[in-house]
Amino acid sequence: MARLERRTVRDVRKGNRAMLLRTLYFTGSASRNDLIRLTGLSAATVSTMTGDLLEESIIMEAGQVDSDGGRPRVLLRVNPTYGYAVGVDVAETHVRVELFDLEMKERAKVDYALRPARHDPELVARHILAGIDVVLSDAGVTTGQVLGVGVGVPGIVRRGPDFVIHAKTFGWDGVPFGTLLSAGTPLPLYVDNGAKAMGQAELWFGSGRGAGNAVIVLIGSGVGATVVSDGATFQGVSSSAGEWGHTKIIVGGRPCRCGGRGCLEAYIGAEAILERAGVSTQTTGWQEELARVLDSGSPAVAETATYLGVGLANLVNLLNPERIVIGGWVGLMLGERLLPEILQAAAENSLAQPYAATSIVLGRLGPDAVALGAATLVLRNFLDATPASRVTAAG
Amino acid sequence: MARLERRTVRDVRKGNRAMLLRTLYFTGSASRNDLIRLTGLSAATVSTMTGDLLEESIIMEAGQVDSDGGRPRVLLRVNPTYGYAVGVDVAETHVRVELFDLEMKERAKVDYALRPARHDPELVARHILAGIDVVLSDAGVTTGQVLGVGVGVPGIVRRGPDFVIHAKTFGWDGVPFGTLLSAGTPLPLYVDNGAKAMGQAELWFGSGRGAGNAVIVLIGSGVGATVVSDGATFQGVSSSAGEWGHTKIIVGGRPCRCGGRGCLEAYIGAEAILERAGVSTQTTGWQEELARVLDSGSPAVAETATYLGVGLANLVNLLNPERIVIGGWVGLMLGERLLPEILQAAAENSLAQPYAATSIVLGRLGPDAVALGAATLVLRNFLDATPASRVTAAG
DNA sequence: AGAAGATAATGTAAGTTTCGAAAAAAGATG
DNA sequence: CATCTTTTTTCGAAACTTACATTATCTTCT
Repeated sequence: MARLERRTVRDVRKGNRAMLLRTLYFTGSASRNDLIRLTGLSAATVSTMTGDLLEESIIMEAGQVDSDGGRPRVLLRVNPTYGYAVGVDVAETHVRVELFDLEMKERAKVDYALRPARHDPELVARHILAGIDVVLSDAGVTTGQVLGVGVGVPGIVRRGPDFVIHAKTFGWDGVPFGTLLSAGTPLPLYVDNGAKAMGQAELWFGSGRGAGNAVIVLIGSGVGATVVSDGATFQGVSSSAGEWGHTKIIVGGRPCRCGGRGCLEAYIGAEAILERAGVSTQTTGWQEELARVLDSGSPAVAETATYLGVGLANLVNLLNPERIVIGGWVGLMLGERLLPEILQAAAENSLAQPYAATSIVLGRLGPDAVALGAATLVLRNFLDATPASRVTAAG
Repeated sequence: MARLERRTVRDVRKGNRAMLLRTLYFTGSASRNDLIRLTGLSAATVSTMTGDLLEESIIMEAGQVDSDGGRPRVLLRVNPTYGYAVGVDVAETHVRVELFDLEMKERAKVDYALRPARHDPELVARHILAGIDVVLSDAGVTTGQVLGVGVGVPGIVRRGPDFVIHAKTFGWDGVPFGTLLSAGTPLPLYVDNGAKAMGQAELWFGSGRGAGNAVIVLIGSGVGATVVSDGATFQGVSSSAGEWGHTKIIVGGRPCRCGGRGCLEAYIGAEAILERAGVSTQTTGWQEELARVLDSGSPAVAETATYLGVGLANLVNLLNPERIVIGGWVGLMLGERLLPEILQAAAENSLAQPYAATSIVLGRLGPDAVALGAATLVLRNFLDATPASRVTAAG
């Protein structure tokens, strides 16, 4: 008993407009005629709708295409400078603020280092607010042109106006981060878990493109997953769906930092791999260390491939996705070196029918796409819920 | 990039009508005024819409309610004999055909025993077709009054006009069961996995009522799960989502009949429990045998609770559901005796935040609800897609 | 008993929105 | 320059919901 929502005749317009805009965005450029075909709308509707969008300069003309004996098609595209999106990556060691145009091209960027112990919410918020000012002035963009600010943070984010955050690694427990930020900026805010934001980016601009039924798996120090069904990400009742890393794959197995035992994360998370290979995790430079371990041929490496394969197999069986994308810096390192072994383990541990329906691929965006993912939250909102409210002239 | 569908102004009507009908169905009875409140539609819309539905006798008046000083409200309800639904349970030992009215009250029922080796698709189809005739004539219902036939089968069913079935236990591999049946009856067909159908029933009429975000877990000889997000069941790209039983909980653990090792089913499936308790599975009467084992205090019993708890915890972490319903004959037996232990194991193996958001309860419909679930498939279609096509008077 | 008041349900006119068909626009071709 | 072809816009019709006004039906007060 869900989706019980009254529909009025204006929702039709809103929905069709969003669909048209989305189609045009992901097609790149298309003529009105193409849009008729792509959207299924009538010529009249496409004409009036594109007319509106042109007038609002949300879209623009992009040249003509020569025709064979008729009126040439005028190509249309989304105006990449109609608006901008700010994407923020809040990580353990830094706060990064980036400005993107609508094509998700980076226009400006600024980094603030965080010292290990300094994760006060207020400090982070100050960095973000300062960063917004910096990237805007660097790129010569005014606040009015910014469609919103997306922020990716570690931890669980509860949706709502306050965006309450629980982030163990930061020592944040119930921080109303949205409230904190909105005190300093009038821009619309979108806060989500960084891994989920990145999953969104991979889904829209990376290896997940075109899949309506996908799982994006992020492996770094922690391990998470974004489950997408019919184009919508699975949120769960308290917005914490996707905690894949604490799936138990060996009851009573290795202790995990979550306090449990046998979690997937305790086998394939960055620290876990190093520890199992007998390398100290006290040093800095895990990245190089991990690369060395993976290339060393330690028995722990082959095991890691198996564990990851098992974890993926569990997803294949339960969710039967069209595609699984492996991302995160550890995920990418593992995938580059061990993809055949991982696939074999996944195949051996899943049912033949769903396995055959799933393609397991590596992420394409690299491990630094959190800010892009965060900006994608803004983009999503823009594409779904673009105003469509024309001001009615009075008198 | 999904749900790209053109909407026209008629879809508004269709959607609102479906919503109103659904609301009325699950409310039981309501006045037009109540419906205004419940649906959010305007008085006029509710008035015309109920007028249509009354004329088509899909709904009916159900008395008045005295008011305190005004025109009394006329109560409306769905007409339970507007149409009927046939539900079929195809199991290893029998084919059961039941007839339900729209209130899902059983009106007639017939059973056909299947001999262990006799699972030819043709035979099963003949039983079903014969059964439909029997229940219809027993209840005095004509074919024209039947809205459809829902069939629950073991195995994986691929959606589509043919309803191709892969059922290992039956030796069916790619049987186009829908084609087989539709050759013998003009009624609309809905075929799905029996466990999923039952999950649907539990969701609508059992312990899952009202939850938009739920997982229904079925434990019998096999183990499966129905994942529901926002009221829609998770199908997966090839309709085989929900194979929870072959989730690996102990890498390299007990061998499972699927050929893998360490599957959940190899620990909490009926045979698995008996085997681990040292009881032969060759005998008949597993049900009594299992009850005896569970009451015996064998160490295998406590372990079973733990394994089930771990399995549930994995679901809690990954999907963050509002509710988990435990069903299936083994699930119910376990739940009745060991629910506290199961809950404790689930709590210990899941993250605190999502666990707190989930309530884990026992199914309410008993283990024989597959036919009801199958009929629910018909009901769902009726509520979503009721005709709404008025014949336009000509000239 | 009759009038007044209150609540429920139904018409009516207005405002959106999409659609099909016809008209207009814009270049290619001979 | 006239004709053809293809794209795009315009126009009237049909379908819906909504707000407002009207009718229906029961209770209560005088």
